Amino acid sequence: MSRERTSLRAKGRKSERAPRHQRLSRDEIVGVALRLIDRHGLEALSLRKLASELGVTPAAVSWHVRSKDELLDALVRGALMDLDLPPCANGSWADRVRELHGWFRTKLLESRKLVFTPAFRKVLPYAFMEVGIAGKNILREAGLQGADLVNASRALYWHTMAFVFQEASASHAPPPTTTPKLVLDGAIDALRPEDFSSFVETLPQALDVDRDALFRHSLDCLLRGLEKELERARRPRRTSPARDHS
Amino acid sequence: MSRERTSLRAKGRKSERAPRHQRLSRDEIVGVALRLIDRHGLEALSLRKLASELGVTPAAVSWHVRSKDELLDALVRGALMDLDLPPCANGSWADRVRELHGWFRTKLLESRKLVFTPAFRKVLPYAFMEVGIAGKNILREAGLQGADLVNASRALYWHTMAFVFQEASASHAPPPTTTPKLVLDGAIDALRPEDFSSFVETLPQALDVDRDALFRHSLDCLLRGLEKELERARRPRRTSPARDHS
DNA sequence: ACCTGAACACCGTTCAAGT
DNA sequence: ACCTGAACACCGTTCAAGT
Repeated sequence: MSRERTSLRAKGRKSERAPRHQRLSRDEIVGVALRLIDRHGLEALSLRKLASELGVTPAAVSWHVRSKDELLDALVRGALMDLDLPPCANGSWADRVRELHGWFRTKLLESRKLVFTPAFRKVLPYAFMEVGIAGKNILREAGLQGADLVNASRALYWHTMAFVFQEASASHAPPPTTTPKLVLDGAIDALRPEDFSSFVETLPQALDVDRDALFRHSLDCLLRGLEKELERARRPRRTSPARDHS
Repeated sequence: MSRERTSLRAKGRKSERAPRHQRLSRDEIVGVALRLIDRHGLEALSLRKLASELGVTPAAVSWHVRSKDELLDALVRGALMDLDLPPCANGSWADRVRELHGWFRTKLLESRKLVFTPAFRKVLPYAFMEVGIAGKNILREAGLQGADLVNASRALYWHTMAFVFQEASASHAPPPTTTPKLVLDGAIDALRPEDFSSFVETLPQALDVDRDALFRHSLDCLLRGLEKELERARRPRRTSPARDHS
């Protein structure tokens, strides 16, 4: 989209490519691609720019990676696979879940630029199975089993995963000044008058959310809910009212 | 990516464009674009294909929409704006939240093909403010206020929003047969042996999740957690240990 | 085996020229 | 005001030819 029409490359030089010292390698391609994405964003990455950055012909990188899709796959796989889980062996089950998923979230956020890539979606179900399993183990030790266990661990996993998607989305969103005024106007028009005060109260916060705190709070909510479920699970047949001892 | 090299268009005909009956309009462009996306997916949409489907020159559609970005903006805005909230005025506060967010989720899922679009991320913060406000009102009536209210309503909003992102991601994921065997092998290698049984137990379910049920369950967890918070909020100064009645 | 040069089909966007 | 024809700069991919 929105292509610049400046061609600031024809600057008198005739040799465009930087001279190469070594043979081209797949690893070098992946590394430079990551650097370019980090600098100019994912959508600015093209095989041709990548090739010229590598000092090489487009066909040369096509020889090493079969297609652009395959390149993206390699990038994502390099970022997501072969991660070591934190030990998280001490503390209450809730603390262990908190530690596990806090780690999980930061790992995902490290490759936030790749999140909306088809390659990311493809690798995801397998890349973090370990996290799902570790969470399940914690919940099982806490006392859940059967369908409750499956549901709870799935809810946890989805919560973090989904949260990161949302975060990656929000961090790509443009600041309110660049966003078309029309959109905001439409939203305001749609508001019922009695909601307007609530709206202006919300707006400044909406644009500047402490996402770390929000994540912790939201996860805590979920954990409190699970705790209730656990209480039920631990006392299967007793119908006496629940009671907390400090 | 992965461009087909067949050119099945040069079929002997010389006139490629269908004859036009009317003047071109912005609405017609948007409509046909939506149809094309629905049929062939978002990434297959190009202004040139769109133009030829409209029976018109690429420059013609460029005259009506300034750029491809603007076209996507229009698509998203058409899908997300001007939605009527459900009344959800009866039942407990939890039920009302459930109804509101169930509606919210289905609305979002209706445009799941646009979810990973920059345009979607741009419009989102404003498009569904009403939902955020409605949820906040429900929670306020339930008894929350101040920072607790802000946190709780935000956690709810993010939960649904994020869930849909996750769903849209999962529904784009390819079936396990097309996914490269390498990925799965890597995942299996990374597993510790004691996790393997847990893994094979999880795998079939992971590929076929009842997302509706999962959403309900996950939302219920969150609501149970909020309920605990509410109980605390309703009995502000008492420091006696918490006690559940029934 | 690895890379170049050149080509192909496609893309978004612009712009003078027609009506 | 609305649209065409033609061009421009860019893209991913292929392929014969070189080394």
